[in-house]
Amino acid sequence: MARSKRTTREKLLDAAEKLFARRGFHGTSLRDITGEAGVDLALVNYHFGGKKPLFAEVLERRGAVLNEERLRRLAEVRRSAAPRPASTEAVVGAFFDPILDFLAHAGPGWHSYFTLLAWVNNSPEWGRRLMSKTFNDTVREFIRALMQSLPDAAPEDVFWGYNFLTGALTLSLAETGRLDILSDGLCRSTDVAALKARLGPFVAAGLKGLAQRKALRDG
Amino acid sequence: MARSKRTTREKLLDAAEKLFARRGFHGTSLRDITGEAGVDLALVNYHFGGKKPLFAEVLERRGAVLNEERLRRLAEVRRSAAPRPASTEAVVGAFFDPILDFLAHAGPGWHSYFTLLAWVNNSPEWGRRLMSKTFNDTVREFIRALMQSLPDAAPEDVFWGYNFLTGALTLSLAETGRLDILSDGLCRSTDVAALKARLGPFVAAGLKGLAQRKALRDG
DNA sequence: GTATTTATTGAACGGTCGTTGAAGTTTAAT
DNA sequence: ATTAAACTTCAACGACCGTTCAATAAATAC
Repeated sequence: MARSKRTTREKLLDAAEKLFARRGFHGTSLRDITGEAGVDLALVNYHFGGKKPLFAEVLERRGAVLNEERLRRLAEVRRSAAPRPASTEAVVGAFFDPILDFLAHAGPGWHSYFTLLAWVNNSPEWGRRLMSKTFNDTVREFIRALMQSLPDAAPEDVFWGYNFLTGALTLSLAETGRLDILSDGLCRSTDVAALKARLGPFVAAGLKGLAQRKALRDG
Repeated sequence: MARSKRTTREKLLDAAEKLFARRGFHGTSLRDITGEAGVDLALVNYHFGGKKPLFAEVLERRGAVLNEERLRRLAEVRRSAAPRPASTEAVVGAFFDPILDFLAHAGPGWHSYFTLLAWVNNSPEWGRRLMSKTFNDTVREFIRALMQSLPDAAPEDVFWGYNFLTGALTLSLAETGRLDILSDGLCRSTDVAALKARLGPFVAAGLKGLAQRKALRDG
């Protein structure tokens, strides 16, 4: 029964991922989800124990995969830079590229997942705690790498810089379509290649600017 | 009766602003709002015609004030730099500082409002259209000023840069508390002064980095 | 093949949702 | 003071919410 069990669970997770990303937690009903998944309403509570645990499972399912890939790339850029610390550009690349590559080459599930991540990250609700639980260990490792790449920066500047970095990332992942409107169609929110070409340079330059601000202040 | 009418309307707008910011549109009921405001449930439909129109009014009420202050400061920095274009730092300052100053010195209503703005900006829901309607004219003016301050930058780079800029801002306004956790208390999400000291330099450096990338590519 | 666990179904529960309309109250105009 | 308009109250509507449970079906173990 392991096969059919997995299938129903996955149907529910996929449908929930898609709809939660589109309309948020409170805006999506279990009937929406089970309808989209084509399974009975009661199966959500049977397999997950409720709406919130389902949401948590959606968030964590791909989180482990993303963390693994990020840490793999971080180790890679560290190895090729050794014995010097990896450059700021390389570290932010290791942070962004897994997401952007999944977006460009993996299935639509990843797309919904990142939209959902953007939603949860900027919402003041309980779901944020799940995000911290899933991602903080990996994020701390990246912040450490950023500090090593910016020896002149104050730790506070790197923490704040990470905050700006993830803000720029999550708004881009949300694909609000405002970019399209403001640029009269010149740029497209969904253009992953354009995003990939610019997000890294912007953030790396911003971090270095913060570090320089500190160095200037110290004289 | 104009007096008492205004009072009830404002009570409702203030309560809605606070609760929408905290729990989002779908997570807040009209009974929550009218309870917080201390008025009868039916008054929402009497004064605003429904839940969505109430939400729209909350979003637009302070939007006009913010736009006015932003354009005022933009004109100011342009005037003091004339006949040269205003610097990138000055333009992003004119964009950020009204928010940060309102946050630091105006009432708690503004605080809720910006949290709500952060929520709406990153959500894929219908509310985003209201944001575009309220802010796009002002934003276009700022993008124009950014382009003038960065004559070497491609327009696409400035549009994408604005996207990153507003992402960094909105995540900071959301005050998710993740900064506090990641930094073990060294930094605080609610520290407006620390944010103000860093957001401008980060973004200005990022924009210049994007422009430089373009210049380098052109040789 | 029988027993046992695992999975699915369908109906229903109490509760809350946004909205409405009729009745009542307060304020403004004449 | 009387009429008209604006505002408030109260009760209720139908719809939808997440969750539960006894039943049935399917898959596995013995």
